[in-house]
Amino acid sequence: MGKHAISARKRQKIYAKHQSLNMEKEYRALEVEEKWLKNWDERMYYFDWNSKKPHYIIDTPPPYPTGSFHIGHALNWCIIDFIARYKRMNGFEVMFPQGWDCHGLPTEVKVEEKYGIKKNEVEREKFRELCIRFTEENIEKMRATAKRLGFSIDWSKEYITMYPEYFTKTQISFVRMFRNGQIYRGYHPVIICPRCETTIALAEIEYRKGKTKLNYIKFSDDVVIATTRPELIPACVALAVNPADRRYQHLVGRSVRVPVGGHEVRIIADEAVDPNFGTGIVMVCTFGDRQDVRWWKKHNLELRNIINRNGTLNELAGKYSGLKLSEARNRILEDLKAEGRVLKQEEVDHNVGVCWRCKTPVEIFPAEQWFVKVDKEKVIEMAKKVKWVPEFMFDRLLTWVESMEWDWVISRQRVFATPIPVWYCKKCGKIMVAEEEWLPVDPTKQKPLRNCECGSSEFEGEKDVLDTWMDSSITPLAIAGWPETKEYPVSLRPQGHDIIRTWAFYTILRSAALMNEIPWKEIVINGIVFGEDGRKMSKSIGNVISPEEVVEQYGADALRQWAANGVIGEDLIFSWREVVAASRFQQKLWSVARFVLSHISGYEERDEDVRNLRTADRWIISKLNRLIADVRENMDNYRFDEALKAIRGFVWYEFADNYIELVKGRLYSGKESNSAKFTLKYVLDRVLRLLAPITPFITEEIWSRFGEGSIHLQKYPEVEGRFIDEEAERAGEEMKEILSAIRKLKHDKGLALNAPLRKIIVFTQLELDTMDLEFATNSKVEVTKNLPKIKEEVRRLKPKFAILGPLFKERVKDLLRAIEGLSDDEKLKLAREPIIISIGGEKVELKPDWFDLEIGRTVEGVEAERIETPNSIVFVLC
RNA sequence: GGGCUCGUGGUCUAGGGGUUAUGACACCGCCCUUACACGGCGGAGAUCGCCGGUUCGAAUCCGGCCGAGCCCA
Repeated sequence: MGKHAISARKRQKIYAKHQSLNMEKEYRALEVEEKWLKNWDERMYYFDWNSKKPHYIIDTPPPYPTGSFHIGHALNWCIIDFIARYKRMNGFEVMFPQGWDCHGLPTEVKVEEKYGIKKNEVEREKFRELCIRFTEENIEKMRATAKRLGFSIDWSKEYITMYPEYFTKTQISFVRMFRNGQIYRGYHPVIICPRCETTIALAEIEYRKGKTKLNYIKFSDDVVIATTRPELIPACVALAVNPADRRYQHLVGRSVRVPVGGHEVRIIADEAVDPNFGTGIVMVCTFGDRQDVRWWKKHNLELRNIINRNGTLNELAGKYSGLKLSEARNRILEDLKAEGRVLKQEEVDHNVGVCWRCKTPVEIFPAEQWFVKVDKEKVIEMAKKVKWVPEFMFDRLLTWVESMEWDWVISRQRVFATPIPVWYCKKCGKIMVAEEEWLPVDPTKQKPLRNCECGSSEFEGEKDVLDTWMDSSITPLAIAGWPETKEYPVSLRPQGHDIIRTWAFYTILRSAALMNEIPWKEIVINGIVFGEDGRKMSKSIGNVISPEEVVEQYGADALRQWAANGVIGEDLIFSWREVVAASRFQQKLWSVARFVLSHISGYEERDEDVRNLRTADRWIISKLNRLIADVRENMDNYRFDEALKAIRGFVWYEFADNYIELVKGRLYSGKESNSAKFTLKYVLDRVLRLLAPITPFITEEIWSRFGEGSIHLQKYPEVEGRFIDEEAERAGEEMKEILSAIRKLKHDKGLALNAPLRKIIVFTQLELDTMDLEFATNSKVEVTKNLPKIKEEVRRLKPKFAILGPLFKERVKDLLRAIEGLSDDEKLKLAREPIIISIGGEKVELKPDWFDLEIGRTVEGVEAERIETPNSIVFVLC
């Protein structure tokens, strides 16, 4: 190192000083944000189990790693980050983990596309590896976006569900729930997607509106049914009519031959049959829809399953065996037509359930599956103990749980998922569930560590895997360290309302089953984000906005302010103009800081400054303390919109527009300037800390120029009661009103705002600060508790002939003469109230609004304007 | 068809028994006044979806209707 070189530290110091003295005029959000992203030590957000501070643990949603962290995520994470930062500044040890919910069909499909393979064409292990690699790349991309947005995530607590550390927990949860009898294997109709060839849960079905043909089919001369699914006639196990339907009462109990199947079925009565649909006779088959399943159970009907998992028909369908459902539909209709059994076909609207992933219509298929028992009462009881924000979101869960008919199917015929830790004995067929110590395990690759009770060591490993929700429904447990739980329930679950019936529901269910406890004390639900056109964002509509494109133009703080703008629980429309307004506020804040810092450089706080505070100082500090109370209340209630609005309003319209204008005189002149400097510093300090959770970058940047350490390690401002001063508030408010009235007057008179006026006399009982008012108005100001002597005269009294004419007709001339003869005092009286005069001996009442009146005032012998403000009368001598 | 939510200036939005009904953007004047023209000052703009009811008083509560959205069948 040469002798002219200076140390990096010293250079930084010089640079820092230079910066604080020379803040650029324009706030460059992008540069500042990039800088802090580089300089921040993310360890300041690490959660420490051993910390003595009260813990605040957030069960954050693990996104599905699609590769893009979209704007909906951004909204959700902004809200989480506001809460996390706010809690941290309030003395909590906050855990803000980041998880990734990796398993599932979408990735399998993507990987198949990417490599041009089918999952069954390669070894399971190989395919799984491709999925893992693909997922890791996607996670990396999403992490980058999350970091860019400035979230205070504790990356040391990241969890990835596809890794053994996590899915071991999923498997343990399976084993425990099995041992408790909360998981069972059973033969039951489940929903399958014939294309994906897997079971899917009710929550994975989407509904599509469409048209289909309702076919009237004659079973016998007096029995005609109507069905939209003629291909399922071979699966018919009964016919049903409504018991109240007079037309068919005689049929109940009879049997009838099914046309294409040839078998006989009974005719039953059930209230659920709609007599007005079709013929009023409905075919019950196993299974066309969920109503069929209900009837099948209720009436104990036979099972005739005619389809295979891949959507083709089996031997039970006789000559239609091997055909796809759609082919079978045509063939069966042809055959029925040939027999003259199709009496009528009409077009009807219907909703068809489709696979949420590939949009193939789903089918119902009875099979051996794994189920989680749904204890509805227990879930509801637990959910009631959780605090829901907003409250009405609880109703959504309640109605969903109450309407549930089936247990939760958790087995999936897929590859990329947590293996079900189970084997079947090849000899006796008994189920062998893994011991906890054996986990993690993949039963397709490993054998159980002991023999079957029957002595056999030959096993068939379970090929089915677990529903992804089995992974993600234990996130609060996983972050709490389960099975060695450190603390439970956790503090908060923040999530969107679109997944109340899935993620929230499953989590409560599993927490009840595994811990007999609620998962979190509180759940905060955010809305979903719509495009600028008010419609859901979708690639096909083309209204998608990515967080990246917003950040590239306006920075993360601006996007975060947009997110803060939403009311919690309500859907939010993305809006560029909100983002622009947010970035303007940042510029304003920057300018304010620039002003404040330039005036307080070198200023050292002293006790006497507080004692010497003047009216305007005490006013703004009192208002600020009220703001702090208000913001705290809103932050506590997750009303970030109200909090931010209040801060912005204060900074812009109270502090900048009025307070700063009022004290410029003191600052420029140096007279009484320390009280103003104390106040500027006090206010800026509090404002920055109030804003820090919402806009972490700009607040850190300004803080770094006058505070110690990171702003994110500071305390959230607290109300200082000693500074709440109603008297000063009234007086300060009045000064603001007077200032504003003077501005308006100058504006109306076409004067420049800094034009001097001869004198301003303020008649008020309040203690106003003449010094500040004089500078701000650039005029001599006198404040008096006694009404000044005013001379008033009516300068103009112009009759409105449009009114007087019709009233007085030919006597108008006499009237005018009488008016001219009025004394000055009489004219003044007329300006305020009706007066009575006499015209030709007749008494006439004159009303003020019959005239255009102009009153001139002179105070101290000079022309004066009179302005009323809320608590004063202001006379302006021009 | 069911549950929930929403309908407030041109646009978006806060409020949820008594307010001159909030704010933002857009708009119209005037102003480059030494923090800020991404600014300042001033202005115009809303019978709070429609119809009933409760009340001294309703944008706010209740009922009905119309419209929109989300979730579900």
